[in-house]
Amino acid sequence: MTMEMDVMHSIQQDMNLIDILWKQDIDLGASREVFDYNHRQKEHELQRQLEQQEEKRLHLLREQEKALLAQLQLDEETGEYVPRPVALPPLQSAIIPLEVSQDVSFPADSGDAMSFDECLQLLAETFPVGETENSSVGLNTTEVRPMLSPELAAVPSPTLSPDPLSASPSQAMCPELEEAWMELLSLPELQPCLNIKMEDAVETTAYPLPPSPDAQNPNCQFYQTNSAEVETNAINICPVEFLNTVEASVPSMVQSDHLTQADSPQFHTDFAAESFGEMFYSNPVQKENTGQHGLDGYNSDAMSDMASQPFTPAGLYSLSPGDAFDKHDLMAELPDSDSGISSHTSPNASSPGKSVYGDGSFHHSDSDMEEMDHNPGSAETDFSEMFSINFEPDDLQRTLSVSALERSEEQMEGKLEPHKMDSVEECGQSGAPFTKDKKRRSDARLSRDEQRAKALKIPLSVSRIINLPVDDFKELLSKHHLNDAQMALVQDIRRRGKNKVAAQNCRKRKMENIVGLEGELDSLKEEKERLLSEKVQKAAHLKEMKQQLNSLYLEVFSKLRDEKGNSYSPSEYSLQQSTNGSIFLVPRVKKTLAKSDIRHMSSA
DNA sequence: CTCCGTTGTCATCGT
DNA sequence: AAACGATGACAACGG
Repeated sequence: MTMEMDVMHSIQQDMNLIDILWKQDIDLGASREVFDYNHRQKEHELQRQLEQQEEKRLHLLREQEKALLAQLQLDEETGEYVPRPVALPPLQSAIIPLEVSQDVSFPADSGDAMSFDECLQLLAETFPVGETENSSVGLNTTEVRPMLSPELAAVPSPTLSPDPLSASPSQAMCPELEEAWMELLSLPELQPCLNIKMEDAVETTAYPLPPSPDAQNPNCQFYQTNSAEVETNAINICPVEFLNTVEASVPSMVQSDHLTQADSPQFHTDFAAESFGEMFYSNPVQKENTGQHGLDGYNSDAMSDMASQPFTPAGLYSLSPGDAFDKHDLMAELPDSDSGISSHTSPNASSPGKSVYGDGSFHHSDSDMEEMDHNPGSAETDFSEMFSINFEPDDLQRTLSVSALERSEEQMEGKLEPHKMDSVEECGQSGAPFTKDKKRRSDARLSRDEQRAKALKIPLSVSRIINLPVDDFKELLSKHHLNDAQMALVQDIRRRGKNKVAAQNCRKRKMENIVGLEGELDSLKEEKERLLSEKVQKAAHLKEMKQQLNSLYLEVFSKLRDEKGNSYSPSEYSLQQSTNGSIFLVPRVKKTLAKSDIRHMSSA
């Protein structure tokens, strides 16, 4: 028990680290310049909208979680949250149904955990078979999950109903919830919350619930991510009321944002079976029991690292023990695509990265993929280089740091590349011609650098050469003993890559300045027009005033009389006003002499 | 063919 | 001094 608590504490620490690294990735990704300014702005707005939606969903999730916890009680013996007895008189009717769609035999050598037969036995004792089929018998698949062997987990699962909504309610529940959870779990903002939940779950579910027939089903959609496991720990045993709320809230979410993944259950299941099935063996509880993978030396950190990594073939096979998989063959099977994301997209999954991590941000860069495409023979070395750092157990902190850098690098590229790819796809329809061009030339440039690097047998990926911080870059160089030519080329590649970004930023700023100056010019023109019209108006007004003054002046003159009663001529005299307000009649011709002739006039 | 926009690259300067 | 970013200038490329 103490051991388990220690192990769980390490899991907690790993999850905290993952959380921190996630945030770092997000920060780095957010600061990453996206080169197409206009598109970046649009994407930014879209992202803002998505974030708002996701915040709402997060809020909803928390409310539902509260509702769930309110209906659960802590089992003091097992540390599990279990449904309150009052809430579910018949247990069978209160637990979520998870249909078994495939029977899979379990290997007997699954470690010290309960064997599958034992699980079945216990299940049969707990739940009569007849009631477990179509009634809503709860199945905590996650508890059985660790007992699945990786071989079993790697078995491709049969295709589920492509349209969950058309299936029976009990069948539809699982894919819907699964998709909803995957969508929710894909939100980086949710990671802290989920990590917290994971900690709670780890702390409170030290002992698994009795296994169920659904344990036979490795396809269960809850069988996917750590976070999903956490959720299932809560959900699979939650009362119907809560499930109904979840179910009611799910379709809208699914339909709103997951239309493109309507046919993705296959991916999820495959993904679950192939990647996380193994990943769950890194669960230290199970690890101490099984220890059959040869991963024990590093999987606690590497796995937790990989847990936040994308599901990529590379990531998966980098975990495969003892080169059980031929990476080369595998890479050769990757579709030759000029977009990073589709290179690891299963045929049935439109966007696995998005479905799992929200934005499809995890994948290899163009350069990486191109590297593989162009030099399939070197893919293994590339991957060994790319992931070797993850598996150096001697320096966990550094490993995590560099792994984070790699991830952030990949994520930065991920934020960029899908954007590019989307641009290509959108522009193919909406007709912005330059993006394809840009993409192609970007590939060409990267290819040149890749080829140069290959020519000198530089064991580093161009993206890492360019994007790593200087300290990590130097450390990386120190790990690989490069000759002068290689070092010079690496420096050139780094300089070019950084300068390329700088040039793009510079041009972007220049365009922004131009746009700003154009706006300023427009406003100045408007101001000029306004002032001109105001000037005209004032001039007209002034003219009118002058006319009025002139007429008034003449009127005054016409009323002035001298001693003889004669009127003064305006051409010979003018009226002037002194500082004290007195008005004088001044002769126009002889002003110097006029002072003597000044005739005092009464003030007006 | 030229023209023009985009992009990568180099040289240089300032921080 | 080294690293880096900013920017002008140039060339290549493609529409």
